Amino acid sequence: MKQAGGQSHPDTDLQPPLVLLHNRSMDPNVWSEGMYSSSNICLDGCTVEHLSSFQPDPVPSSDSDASGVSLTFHRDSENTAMLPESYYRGAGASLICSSPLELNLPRDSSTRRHPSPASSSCGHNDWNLSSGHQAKRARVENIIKGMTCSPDVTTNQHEQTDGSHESERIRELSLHQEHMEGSGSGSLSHSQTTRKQLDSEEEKTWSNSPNTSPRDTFEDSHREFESSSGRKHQGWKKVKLLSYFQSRPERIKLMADVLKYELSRAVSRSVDSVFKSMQLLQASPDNESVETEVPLQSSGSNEKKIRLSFGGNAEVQVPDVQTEALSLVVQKPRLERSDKLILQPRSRAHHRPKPPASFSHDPALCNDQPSQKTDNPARQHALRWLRDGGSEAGQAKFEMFDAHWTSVKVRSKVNSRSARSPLPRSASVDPRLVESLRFPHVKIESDSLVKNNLYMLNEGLTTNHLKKAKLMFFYTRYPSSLVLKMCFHDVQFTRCITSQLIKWFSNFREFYYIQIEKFARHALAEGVADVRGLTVGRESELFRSLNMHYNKANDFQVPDRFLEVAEVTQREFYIAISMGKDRDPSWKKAIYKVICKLDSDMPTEFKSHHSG
DNA sequence: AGTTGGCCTG
DNA sequence: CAGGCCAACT
Repeated sequence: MKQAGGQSHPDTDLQPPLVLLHNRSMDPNVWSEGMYSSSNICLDGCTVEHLSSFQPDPVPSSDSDASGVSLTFHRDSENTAMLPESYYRGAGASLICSSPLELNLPRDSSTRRHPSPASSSCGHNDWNLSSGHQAKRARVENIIKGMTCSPDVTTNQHEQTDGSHESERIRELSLHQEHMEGSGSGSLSHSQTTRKQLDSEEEKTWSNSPNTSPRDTFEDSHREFESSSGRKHQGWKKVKLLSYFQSRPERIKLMADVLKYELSRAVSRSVDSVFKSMQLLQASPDNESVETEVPLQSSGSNEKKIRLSFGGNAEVQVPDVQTEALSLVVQKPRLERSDKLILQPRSRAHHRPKPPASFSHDPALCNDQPSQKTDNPARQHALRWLRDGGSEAGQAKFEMFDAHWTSVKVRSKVNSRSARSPLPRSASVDPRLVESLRFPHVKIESDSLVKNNLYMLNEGLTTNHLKKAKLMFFYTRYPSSLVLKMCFHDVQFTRCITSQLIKWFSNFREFYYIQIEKFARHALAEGVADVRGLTVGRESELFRSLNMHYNKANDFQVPDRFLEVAEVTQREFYIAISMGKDRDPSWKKAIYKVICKLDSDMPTEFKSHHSG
């Protein structure tokens, strides 16, 4: 028997939450469903026999004397048992109940409680860190910001509300947390410097004759490769390589096929992008042919442009995109140079016409990864070959490949790519391909090899995405798909990616609940008789355990709100276990219903699009 | 049929 | 953390 199942949010089958709040300064006969900005909240007139928990929420100090606490009660017929007063008191709300019998609380003044500092310090205070935390905060922000690559996408933090879940509705009722001060503008000095370097390199490398034959340019490429990278990789001797290719034409063909395909795909993407730009620009509908310069990222800091002719006279500059795919063929292990260039594509965005939004949503059009910036003779050859017209037959052939490519189910696994280049871009080269090039005696079927390479396309989430997801867990245990898409805007969302992110949070929850259940049982075993003894502070063992899992580097200031949620969770488990509810196979479901309501809004830092 | 949450397992 | 499986839901 399962604990719980179903697609719905854990609270979807819950009755509408009962939110009855009263501001004592107001007419006691006036009740409202919603929030009041009062630090003294009376609970009166509500049928508390259905109450199982409450949610104290801080109220942003939009006005100076608003220091209220909101209470969210929900009905839960399974939890009609009397809960200890301390359970409610412990979370720090001011609570006066006029139904002492139902709530099992005395009605005298002793039941009046005042908000605890902890409960009123969550949310908007989370980011107001002391100066001692600024360094940590900066590092965490770097983690978050470093994963963004779409500077032109604007995000409204309120877009996340889908209204489909009750918890969402409750969050809407809650006053918005005051978020961190406006995001700082990133420094452009690095990007400017990088741009200068690139511009100079660009001039240098774009000087090859356009009339060179593919074969010649291919060998030229090898010479360039040798001159640029051979310093550290003498093992790949040019003579040996060339003689190898000359002796094994079928391998040349194989390599050429790979190159052609990748080029076809890359150019196809560029063309699509340009056409999208043209559609947006619509500057002049005449049919004059224009040349569009498509800068191609290649050869380390080098950059080249492909001139494409289109109808119309708009000139569109397309962000660096395509040629990284060529690095599939020969990946140079020398990566240190590229480290300086990791931020380059995004940096250059500051100096270029802003691409259409469609660009920025395409992960393939975002920043490069180091290995894709290496000097690659095959790539350079291919670029020249393509620039010079290429092979139409090959184009047709690889259009076929492209069709196949798009049908390939993209595997999405956590990729350990650079933190600053989180975007999945291209397949990794099949080691067998490299080996086949280096050791020609190894026979490999070219078709299967190429096909296999297609399947190795590894568009997915990076370890930094995982880190970010874990930090997000401090705010929301049950993120909606919309929130995920907003917070991982640099990821091209597919069903697979979405499922993976959902799976991550499922795993996070699993660990979370297991840990808390363990500590709750431990407290029971140790004879803790009162839930008041179950607090979760930053020094508590439970928090250390959770923090170690979600914030291993301990460089993120965990919001107080998370501690409160953990405390509530632990008390829910404690109470449920102490009441023997764990005999019911689905006893945790009721707890999940409670906890899913305690999600907070995601800070804007997790959703913002930083380009610095 | 597709999606999602939870449980179990490796 | 991911895969498999199942249940619950649309």
